[in-house]
Amino acid sequence: MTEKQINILQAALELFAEEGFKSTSTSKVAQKAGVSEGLIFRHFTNKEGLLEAILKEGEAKAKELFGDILAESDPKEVLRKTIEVGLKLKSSPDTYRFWKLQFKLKWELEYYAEHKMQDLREKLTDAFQYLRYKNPEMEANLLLVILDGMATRFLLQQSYDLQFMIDYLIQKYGL
Amino acid sequence: MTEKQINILQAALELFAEEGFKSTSTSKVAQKAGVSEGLIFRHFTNKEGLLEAILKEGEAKAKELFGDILAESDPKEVLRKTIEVGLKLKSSPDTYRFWKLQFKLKWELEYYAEHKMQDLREKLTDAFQYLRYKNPEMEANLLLVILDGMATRFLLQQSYDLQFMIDYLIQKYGL
DNA sequence: GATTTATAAGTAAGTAATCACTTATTATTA
DNA sequence: TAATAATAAGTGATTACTTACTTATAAATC
Repeated sequence: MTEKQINILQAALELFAEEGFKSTSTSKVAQKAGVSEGLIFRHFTNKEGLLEAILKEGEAKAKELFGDILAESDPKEVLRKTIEVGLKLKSSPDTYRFWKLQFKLKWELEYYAEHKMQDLREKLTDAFQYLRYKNPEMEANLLLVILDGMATRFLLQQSYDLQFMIDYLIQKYGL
Repeated sequence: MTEKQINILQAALELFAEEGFKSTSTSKVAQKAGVSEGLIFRHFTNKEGLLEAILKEGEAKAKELFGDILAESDPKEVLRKTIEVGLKLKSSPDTYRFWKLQFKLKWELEYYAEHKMQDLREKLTDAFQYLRYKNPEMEANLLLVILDGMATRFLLQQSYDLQFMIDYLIQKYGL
């Protein structure tokens, strides 16, 4: 990948995450990246191709985020790591941008990628089962709903005290 | 309000909720409403004015949604009604559209209207306090996070079994 | 190792279509 | 008949994308 290609991806990530995909023009991306507009189409075919390239690059981030949880064997640790997963949004500006983009796209393109959460859902169900919860499936679903709500809150309002809520949940779940 | 004015508002609500505010053109609204494009600007000044008119009309819906909870005195009923509030999204197609638009705007325009939830947050805090929860404020915040997550899920995936989760929560909270 | 050949990277200046919005004019109603 | 409602036909700006072309890098040939 050339330097200008990287510049385009970086500029597009920043703009898409801030202004939204549809609302960001290719000319603006080119301007921010310091390249001609045509180059975007040379490398990524069209605007959608540019988005896909960003999402593909970011999948490594997503797997890094959840891989650690799925590899964990101790059920209590599974729950603790899941609850704490939101903290990783803070790990780098680009990670934050990537997840902000993901959440924005969820609404902008209206898709709910249920299958992507399926592995985690099953892992959580197993953990709750092991810990003798009466309804492990529903507890797993509930925890995922809580995570989604917390992430939404934090991504839209950076001043939100994520750590505070996480600590409370860890205590509440007895971890 | 003339009939054509109503038609414009209705068409705009449907399109904004489905396609998003920025992504919906005024010409498309006019076409769907069966009026000339210029009429939109005569009645609502600009595209933003049209959005504001929709949101203003919808505020009655919002107050209807929460007013019943705020008027409740029994703390257990406060919690039960809060948890069940999501069911009202199903009450009419326009109510559903209005809330879908609200959630979309939250991401499209990036605002988190914390103050609008303040009354409910306090009501919930009082309810949890009365029920001797150790940390009523955090329990209120957690429940709001859960509500947001559930609403998100349902609005993006209409097949989601909202009733099932609501029943589970009511049982979990002992209501 | 110099020279030609081929490919990839990059740009400037277009394209038609669409955007939010305006103006001039006509129809409707009080 | 005066005001309001409504339309048709515009406006310049911006959209995603294309075209025609140049420059840089690498491969192949002499």
